[in-house]
Amino acid sequence: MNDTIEKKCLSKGVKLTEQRRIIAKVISESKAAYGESDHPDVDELYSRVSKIDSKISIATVYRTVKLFEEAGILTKHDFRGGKARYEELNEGHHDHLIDIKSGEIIEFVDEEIENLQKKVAEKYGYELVDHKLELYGIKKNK
Amino acid sequence: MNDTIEKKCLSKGVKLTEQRRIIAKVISESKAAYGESDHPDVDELYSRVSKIDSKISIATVYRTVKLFEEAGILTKHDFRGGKARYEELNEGHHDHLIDIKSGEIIEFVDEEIENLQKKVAEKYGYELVDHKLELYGIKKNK
DNA sequence: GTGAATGCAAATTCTTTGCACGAGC
DNA sequence: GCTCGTGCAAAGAATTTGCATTCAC
Repeated sequence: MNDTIEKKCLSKGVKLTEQRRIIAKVISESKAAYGESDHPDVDELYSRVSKIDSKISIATVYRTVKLFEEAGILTKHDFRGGKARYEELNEGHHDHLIDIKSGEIIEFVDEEIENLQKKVAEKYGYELVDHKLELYGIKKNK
Repeated sequence: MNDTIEKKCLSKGVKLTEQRRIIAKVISESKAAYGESDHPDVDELYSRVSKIDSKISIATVYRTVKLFEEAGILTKHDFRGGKARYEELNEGHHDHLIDIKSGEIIEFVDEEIENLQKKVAEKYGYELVDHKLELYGIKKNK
């Protein structure tokens, strides 16, 4: 169901270059290779990309990531810690539960919360177009 | 019920200086003077503070804001837009609904959402210690 | 070919820091 | 006098940008 990033680019008129293809590949493989809690920042993407083609510059990674974000291919997260982190955007929206000790990130969906958010927005006369929910927690020792 | 920032400093052992007093004053007056949607960034605080005492440096504003944050007097928000924005922390916790066109910020509380968040965290074996919820919406024309 | 994409380095923006001076106890 | 806070300017980190070159179509 989820198209590859390459396909998404085609359908959105985003030109593909060799660099962009490599960056796309790295992003697509992110969770498969590094686990579900992988939400790399630009530095991290740059270093993964560099292993494939060391000539790609970090400026290109920044530009590509921004381009993909604008095309709706990626989402940017501003979790605590200063750097923007990215994740491929697929039709399944989800929120994040972040372990404040280990940094581990768990993705979850809760329909009920989603609906309540819509209701809150409506209550104030708004149409909800987006939202951000991050839970910060500590693992219970049992 | 809400102590002044000065009182909070005293009770938390934060030393008060003339500069900190002025910064505290500006923060306390923030919503009264600029409306509920006022969540100033450091630049904005600096410029308000400068009007009272033009000798205060922006470094002091940064240091004070961080100090107050660590003392639990302020919260820092990383809304979209890159700069950290601050708000006095009073016992009433709330989340934010942000108008993506005007930038206006509406504060709200929804107990039901809060409870569901706790439940979600627990479902994954976590104790919820903090969260961030931001809704982004467009005003309905009616 | 032509306009867009890239690499590089320099520039920006936000934030932090080193250091000497100054204020408060 | 000692400690800590402040101002200033310089340093850092993250991100963007100008420009000449290269690439995709």
